[in-house]
Amino acid sequence: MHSIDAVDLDLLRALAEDPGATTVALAQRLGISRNTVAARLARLEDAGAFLSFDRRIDPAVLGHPLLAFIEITVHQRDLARIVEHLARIPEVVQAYGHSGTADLRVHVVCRDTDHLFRIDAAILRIDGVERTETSLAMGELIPYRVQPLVEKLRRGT
Amino acid sequence: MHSIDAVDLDLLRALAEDPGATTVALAQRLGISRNTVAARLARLEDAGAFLSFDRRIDPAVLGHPLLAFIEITVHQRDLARIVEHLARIPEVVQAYGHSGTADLRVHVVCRDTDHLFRIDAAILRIDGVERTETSLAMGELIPYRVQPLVEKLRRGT
DNA sequence: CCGCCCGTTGAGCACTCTGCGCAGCGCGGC
DNA sequence: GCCGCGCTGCGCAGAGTGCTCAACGGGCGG
Repeated sequence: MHSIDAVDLDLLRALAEDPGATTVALAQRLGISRNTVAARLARLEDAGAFLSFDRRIDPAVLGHPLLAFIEITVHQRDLARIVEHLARIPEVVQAYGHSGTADLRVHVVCRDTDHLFRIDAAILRIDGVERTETSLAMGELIPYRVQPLVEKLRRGT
Repeated sequence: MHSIDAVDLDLLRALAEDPGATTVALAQRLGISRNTVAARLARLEDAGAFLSFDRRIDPAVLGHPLLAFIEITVHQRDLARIVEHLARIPEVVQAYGHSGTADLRVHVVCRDTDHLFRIDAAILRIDGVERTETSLAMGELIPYRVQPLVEKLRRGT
């Protein structure tokens, strides 16, 4: 098992700055050979370091600018079936199992509050769902980022 | 202002299937000219359709497999300063303003529960933070996805 | 201490892809 | 009917890719 080293971290950092960068560009930026860059990239790739491209697609551009978090309380034993039903709702972009009072936390994107209301209703219609608690995200105060973490690891390595 | 059309949606779909695909590959897959692909891609790009590359980096590979949601209640007027402080914690990967009882929802990645505990403590130390409520994500039941939404729009267009 | 293994390196090769400009064409708006 | 725009195919020079190769160096076990 190979673990992430300083070179990998530098690579991730460079990639974050310019996701479209070519192998050669990355190589000369980091001062290493392009063969090495390709090798590292491949290694990261099949270590599963890169998540789906979907994560980079902005739902706002798709006409769904609103994000809501819905906590769902369910009959525990029906969990699998319920998740299956949730997966059929296109506006459900993500779902987590959840410690605490609720059992499920669902991330939902929508056109407007009315749309959200209808999605919530759809979720409530799923058999086994007991109650939902919706909260609206009012602006992404810190946009998703991993770089500070990368920097920290980089310094620590 | 151009809005997203069927070609763009197909492009996003193809891209999701193979994020590394070349312009030519995408072109022949969609049966359009490579010039068009390049043009569309550029247009999507500066329409802001693509979010930061960070979103594709798996924190788990960075040694932070745990994800937690922390709801924070704050003195409203101190919000900006508090967010600034939160931004200095590398493990804070994202933060939303929040409707409902809490004012802030923070997404945090960590090595283990002990690590989480220390991060929570750090947040509580920030001046103006009144209380926090942490819940742990127990598995990503539906991994982040936009494709179903893309498909839906595609059919509707 | 020696030899082996592994990752890195630079070089070289054929091939593909890119970025660009260009002219033609179909379609909707005026 | 005319204009403008976006799509298209073409072609070019230049850059990048995937691959292989031999050489080098550090780390490790024998």
